[in-house]
Amino acid sequence: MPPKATSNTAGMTATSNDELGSTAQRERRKRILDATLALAAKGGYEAVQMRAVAEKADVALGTLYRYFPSKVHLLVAGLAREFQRASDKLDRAKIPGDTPADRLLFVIGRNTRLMQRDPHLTEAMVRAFMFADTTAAAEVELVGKLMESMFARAMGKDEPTERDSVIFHMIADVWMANLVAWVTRRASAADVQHRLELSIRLLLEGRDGG
Amino acid sequence: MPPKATSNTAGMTATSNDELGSTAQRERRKRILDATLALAAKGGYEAVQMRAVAEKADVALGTLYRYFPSKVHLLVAGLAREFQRASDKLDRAKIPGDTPADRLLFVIGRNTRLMQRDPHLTEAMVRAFMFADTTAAAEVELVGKLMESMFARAMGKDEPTERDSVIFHMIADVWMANLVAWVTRRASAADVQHRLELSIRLLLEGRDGG
DNA sequence: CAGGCCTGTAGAACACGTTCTACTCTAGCG
DNA sequence: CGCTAGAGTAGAACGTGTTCTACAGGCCTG
Repeated sequence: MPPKATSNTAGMTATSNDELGSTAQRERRKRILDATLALAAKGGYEAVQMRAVAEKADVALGTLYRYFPSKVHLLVAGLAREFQRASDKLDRAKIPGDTPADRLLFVIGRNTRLMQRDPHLTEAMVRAFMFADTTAAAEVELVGKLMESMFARAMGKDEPTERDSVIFHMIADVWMANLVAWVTRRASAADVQHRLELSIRLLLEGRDGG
Repeated sequence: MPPKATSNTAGMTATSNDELGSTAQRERRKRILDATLALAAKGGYEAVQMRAVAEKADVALGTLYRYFPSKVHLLVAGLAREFQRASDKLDRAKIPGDTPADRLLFVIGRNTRLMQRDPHLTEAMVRAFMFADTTAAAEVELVGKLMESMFARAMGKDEPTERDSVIFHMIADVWMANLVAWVTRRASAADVQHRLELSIRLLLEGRDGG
């Protein structure tokens, strides 16, 4: 029974995403995620070994499992944190582009390039995301929500319609699928870029970009 | 070093897809895949245990690994066989629908419903497909090719252009992503249906279906 | 026919995710 | 202050994917 994640409708203080538990607990959680991402960045999914994470985060294995009930939860939570950071950074920057589609393309392109700079980390997080089972559905859903709100902000739609949501969802699907293909070397960075551009233009503007 | 799979350029006899090895070997391979899918249908991804597959297929564990180097290879090969069958069946039926998009929607919708009738099997195959790493890239690619050719046939495009291919790829991505969401209960069957319809119309016709 | 190679078998062994056990520490409460 | 519940720790134990070892049968070739 995970703590239902965010309900950030009213603008509370919102120091960060999760303000549960004592200071020591928040720090432990942070150390765990830091250790996870560090290991992932170095060796990808298989290098994120629970014993190694526990040791690096300086917690016992049992504690690690108290915080994150599985390796997949751990990595998806890491992905969520990374998206949260990217999203926060986005709020402080102006997004270039003449049309909503251009701006969305800019945001997705930038994040894609960012992720491609850290192939192992991306591999670990994306594969965990796709492999997640029902027990991690809430965490996966959270990541989806983060993507959607990032897209909405990029396009200047403060409150997307139902239809907008569906389209955002599809764009997120295409994005993730392309990252998976890139991570498994079935698609080059150029392929990814090309497909993202085409699909965003078709989905948002109903016309071809080139 | 797997046997490089297909190179079906010239139209040889082509009894089936893989004509490698002796009769006994082909039968062993079939027994293994049958056992895999049977176990998957009963209990999903986690029920496909290598020892159980070996026992059910009446081969030694080492033999199982000689045929399929990992659980993921095994399940993705199973998915490929299922798609191959669906594709073959498609060849013998006439596809209803007035427009190419309608026909594609029909084909994808039918296959989706077929897969949804066997939730455990679908869960096992789809999760393996998404989790596959670089070592299984060839098998994943094969599944992609099968989907693409199924789409092309549905739309009556005997030789799709480069652009067609990219769009097919995107549709396949959206399809698979929706199956993943359905499998993890993040999306209902109706959600899946709705999203597939909308995305296909937007991608193929550049307009909204409703 | 003998030798060697390939495939298959049986089963031990190993690696890593996950769970369990026994203990310690600490915060809060009587 | 002493006690208890909960959180953390160390480490054993377990399950399953994967690998390894030792052996048997069959087939080709000399």
